[in-house]
Amino acid sequence: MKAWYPKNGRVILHVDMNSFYASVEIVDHPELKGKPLAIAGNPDERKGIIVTSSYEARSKGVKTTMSLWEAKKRCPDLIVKRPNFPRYREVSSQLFRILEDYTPYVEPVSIDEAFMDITDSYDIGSPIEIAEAVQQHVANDLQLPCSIGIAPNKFLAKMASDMKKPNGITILRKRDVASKLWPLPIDEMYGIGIKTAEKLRRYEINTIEDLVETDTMMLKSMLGVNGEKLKTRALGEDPRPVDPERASSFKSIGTSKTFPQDIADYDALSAQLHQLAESVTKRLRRKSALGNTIQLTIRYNDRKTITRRTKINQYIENATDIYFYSERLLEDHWNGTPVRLLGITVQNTVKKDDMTYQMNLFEYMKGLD
DNA sequence: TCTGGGGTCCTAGGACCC
DNA sequence: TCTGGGGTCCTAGGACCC
Repeated sequence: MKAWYPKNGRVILHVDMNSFYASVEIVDHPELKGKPLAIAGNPDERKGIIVTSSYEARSKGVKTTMSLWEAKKRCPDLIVKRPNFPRYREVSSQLFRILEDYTPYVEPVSIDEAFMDITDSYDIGSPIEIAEAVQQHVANDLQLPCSIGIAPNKFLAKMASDMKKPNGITILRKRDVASKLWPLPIDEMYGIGIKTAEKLRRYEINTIEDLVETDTMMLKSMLGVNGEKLKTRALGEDPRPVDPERASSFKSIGTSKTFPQDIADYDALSAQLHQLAESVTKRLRRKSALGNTIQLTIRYNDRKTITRRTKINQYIENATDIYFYSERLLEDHWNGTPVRLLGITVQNTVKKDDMTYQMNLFEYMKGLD
């Protein structure tokens, strides 16, 4: 055993691409380099929001989720591009293939980040050497920057990769948590969003250190079991394994659309539902999956959002069936006021290959009908 | 004339069964 | 006159993340 090898611990890397979509666009269009660039989801300036932006744009106050018109107000020379998801997915799979050169235990978390368990990769090098090699490899092959966190578990690795951007490598050992993690404001902790941060601040819990010092029972009464989990993580504990299978075992597939103008006419809504059903079917087919629960999402013009779902006694994938069940939900639950967004999600999905184990042939054929 | 789209996980209540 | 407790399934919605 080498000197650096932890006696009874794991070594986890979290690899996080820096402003991924914007970085890919700059590789594909080098003339954009050094310019304030933003990727915005919706071409409609009124409803579009910033998905990602280059560091030049960020320095002028452009932030993710900011509306497009506000971003342009802050940065008038902002260059805005629509996202090119097929291209990003392609680069993403190239990235994951690179990571698999270093360990088979690669768990993609999203299109641009992954965990790697390199506990058993010690023959390649020390953790820091592996992280440097990965970063170099990604830079050479893809011309893209990434930040990497090195830690004994997923939570600490994730927090670590956030500490130095772009192109950072950060080691976060358990013995470093008091000095490196605890001083951070509570809302920078992974797993704490706006709502939980607000709740905690009402009790004068403002930093991760404050969280650690709060009585566990008290946290449980405020946040339920999540309170205990957050405290455990803040103390530097997270037993979750790196699971390479996780990403491929999806549980739902959905599509939604925010309309340029709110729709208050039933037939127009129904027509939109047809399109959504077609689009969900396409995506189910691409993944050769079926599902037995249909969920309809309706967002009204005051942004109030309701979801209604129905479980059916067979697995379906085709647009006619999906439309049938979602239209019924619309008919039963739409309150008649203008609609801002409609969405259809197929849940409880299974792969077609797995289906044959779970159903007899008759049921299977019925499901494909 | 603010706030997209794609997901995951968790909770809570009611129905139902034993 | 009164009414336990555990377990599972289903639905709705909240919170969070990228």
